[in-house]
Amino acid sequence: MTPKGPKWTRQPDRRPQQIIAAALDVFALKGFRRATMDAVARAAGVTKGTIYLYFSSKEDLFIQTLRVHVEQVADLLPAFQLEGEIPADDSARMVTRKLLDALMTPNMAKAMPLFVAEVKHIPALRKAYVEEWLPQVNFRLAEVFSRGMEAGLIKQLDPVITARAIIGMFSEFILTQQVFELKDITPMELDAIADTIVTIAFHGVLAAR
Amino acid sequence: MTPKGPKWTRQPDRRPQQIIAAALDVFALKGFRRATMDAVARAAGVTKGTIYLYFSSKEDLFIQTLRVHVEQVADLLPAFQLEGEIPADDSARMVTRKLLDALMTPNMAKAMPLFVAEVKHIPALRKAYVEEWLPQVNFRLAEVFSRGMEAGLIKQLDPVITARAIIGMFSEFILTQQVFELKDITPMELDAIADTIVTIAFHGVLAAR
Amino acid sequence: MTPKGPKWTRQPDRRPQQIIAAALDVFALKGFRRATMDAVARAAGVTKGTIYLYFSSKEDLFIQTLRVHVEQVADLLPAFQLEGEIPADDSARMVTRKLLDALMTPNMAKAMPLFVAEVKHIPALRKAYVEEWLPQVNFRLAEVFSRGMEAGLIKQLDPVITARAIIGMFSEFILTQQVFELKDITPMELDAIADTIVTIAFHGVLAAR
Amino acid sequence: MTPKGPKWTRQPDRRPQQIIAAALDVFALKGFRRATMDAVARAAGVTKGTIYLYFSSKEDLFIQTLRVHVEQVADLLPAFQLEGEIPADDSARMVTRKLLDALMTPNMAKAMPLFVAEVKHIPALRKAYVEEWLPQVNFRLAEVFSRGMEAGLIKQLDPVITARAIIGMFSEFILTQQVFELKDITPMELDAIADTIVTIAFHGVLAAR
DNA sequence: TATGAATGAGTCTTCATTCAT
DNA sequence: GATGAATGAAGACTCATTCAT
Repeated sequence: MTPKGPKWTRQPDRRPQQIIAAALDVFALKGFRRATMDAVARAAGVTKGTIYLYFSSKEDLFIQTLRVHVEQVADLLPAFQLEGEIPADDSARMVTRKLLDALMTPNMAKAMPLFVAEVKHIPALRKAYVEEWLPQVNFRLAEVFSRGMEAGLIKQLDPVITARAIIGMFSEFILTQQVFELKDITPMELDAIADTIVTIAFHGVLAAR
Repeated sequence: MTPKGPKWTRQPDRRPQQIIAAALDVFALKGFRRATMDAVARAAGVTKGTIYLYFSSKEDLFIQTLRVHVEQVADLLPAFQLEGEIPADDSARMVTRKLLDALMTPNMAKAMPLFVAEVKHIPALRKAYVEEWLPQVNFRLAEVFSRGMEAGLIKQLDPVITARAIIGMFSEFILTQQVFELKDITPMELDAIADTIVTIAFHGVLAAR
Repeated sequence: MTPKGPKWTRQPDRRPQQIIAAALDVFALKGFRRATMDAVARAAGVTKGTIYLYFSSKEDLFIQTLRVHVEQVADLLPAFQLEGEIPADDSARMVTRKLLDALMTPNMAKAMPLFVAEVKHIPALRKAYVEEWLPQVNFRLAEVFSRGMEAGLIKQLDPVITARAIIGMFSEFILTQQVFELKDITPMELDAIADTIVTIAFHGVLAAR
Repeated sequence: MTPKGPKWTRQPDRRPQQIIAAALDVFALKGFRRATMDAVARAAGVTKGTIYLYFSSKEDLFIQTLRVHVEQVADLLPAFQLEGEIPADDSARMVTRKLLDALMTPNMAKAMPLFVAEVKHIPALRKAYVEEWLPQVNFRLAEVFSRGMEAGLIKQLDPVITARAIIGMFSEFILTQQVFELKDITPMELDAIADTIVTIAFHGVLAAR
């Protein structure tokens, strides 16, 4: 009954994105090694051979898949004006909340454990981490703290270590709530998480004397 | 002292530990899926068939391997007297430093990414996390904070979220320094890490007014 | 002279030769099965689809490729006047030398092992050998010997076997020097080969009594 | 009804020969690239995996298969006392006839075209040819001629070229009669071939004046 | 006529698991 | 209990061929 259309259509421009989107889902669901190219192809609505027109190997597809989605997050960061002054509590809360919105997404929950799982086994991933991720996130935040220390606004600490400790608080919530799927077991409001992170980061847990 | 010893000796009691120790190394080096039973057998000094006398499958071996090593960490915690009072800065620094010593070990660096990588794909791992790790570590620390809040020593925050944020700082350093092998790229003294974590956790990054 | 020329031009007449010339190179370099239609297309400066406009399949292309180049050799033979009398030693040496020039060429070195390799698997090749090569070369040469025997110039032997034995001497040098690429390991002057072949063929290796 | 025996039996000693024998048949029937490991396994009565217990790859299996069968022939040569004097016609005929018996066998007909077809593409084959085959056959025979020349029994010619020309006569009959399957089209008695080869090799085709 | 994106069957190779010894 | 030969089910990747453009 379907009017006879072509069996397939050429879409050389869309194919890569289409395949990468499907790949993230399949890789996230199964993990890199468990995922099959057949499953990715099926999810992308193409055949296995088509994937190899655009990616040279399963590993290449994996790396590019993570790159695209990690870069989507990296592209967000400038919007948070990390270059500016240390903000006041209230505005820091808002920024943190927006950051959590951006980070605690399904795609991030998919990409992050894949990254952790494979970074030791796929050299290109570690290279990307060291050469791109680390400077863009950790070092950039450390720079903010550095300037704050010079201005006397921030305690004298190692800025890179400090930045990483702060990042650690974010990472933990992504990992546990999203990846380990604790959302149902320890439900948490994003507002409460943001509030806690900012309070600790700025003032620590100790009650004011 | 017999000139011709047997090729192998029966060691039914020691075999499981022997295999598990080898398994951690091989799994850590290769990841769960990449690791082969042959490689584990070779590392354990037995043959493939022998493993199946003690473990019903590769997954079973993996779960038991992680269980043993994760429990080794969990067993450490009581020694840190988390049940007690909120310690003063100096003694907190010492405890934190000792905790880092215990956590930033090769075995932890081996077990942690394996856990993160496979928790989504091996239900028994998530079960172990939710039923053992979460109560023993996150909830226990939350309990400490809870008591501190009641005593007016700690700010009024969600104790579970607070505990997890603090844990996040530890995790991040294990992941990055050990797993991502940043030790050479961003070398950090454990003392400096401990100092930073305690300072932030207790007082935050803001300079005293 | 138009500034924007078309990407391709219609050349239906030249295409087959163009493709066949490229095909010989690629098939020779890789062998029939290892050679890909993509590689042939690239070498011919067209695309894969175009080949199928002129050849119905890879096997068809292969058969036609060998046919053309084998015929090029067959076409040479009449020039050597095999129909004539048994020549004297000196003129036989010259003819043999010219024959070697014609046979120990790159194209012959390309076609011959392809033929040997695939004759068992591609019926059309064996058919071509039996129906064309054998009559044109082996039987024709046998005929020369036959006449020589009748004239009492040649020893009484089976003419077909005799012809094939002589052909075998030529083949061996093509195979070893060209195909097995022994040119550097056992370098041989074509003159010396011609001399040896003629001497053996006419007089044998035994020293005159 | 069959009394329940084991599904399979261990035969680690016989397996390699068993597989190699099957491999020669399958490779000869199909050619290296067309032959599948599945077909070899089936022919050997084992499963694919078993082949890989004994051979590291298809290419390795191929090389070892040719090596074994080629060596079977090489091992025959010493029996022909090539080291001795140049024999008289009659005894040369007998030796040649025996050599043809040894060379024009099914296994030789299987191995030879495989060798010719793949020597360009599998470096190990060319290495074996240059380092083993060439010295054992061509150079050894050249040595016989060399001594004959010194003794004045053989014409002054290049001994290596001479040896190769003689070998060429043998090869041609193996290739054409066996590989191209001309046995039915140009049937030849082995005695007649031996007679012709010896006559030409010793005395040439020209009738005695 | 020419293109080259897309197909999909085919193959080598790996490896967890079984089982004869 | 221990071995390791053998199994057999996958799975990554290739490539001749087709067909939408």
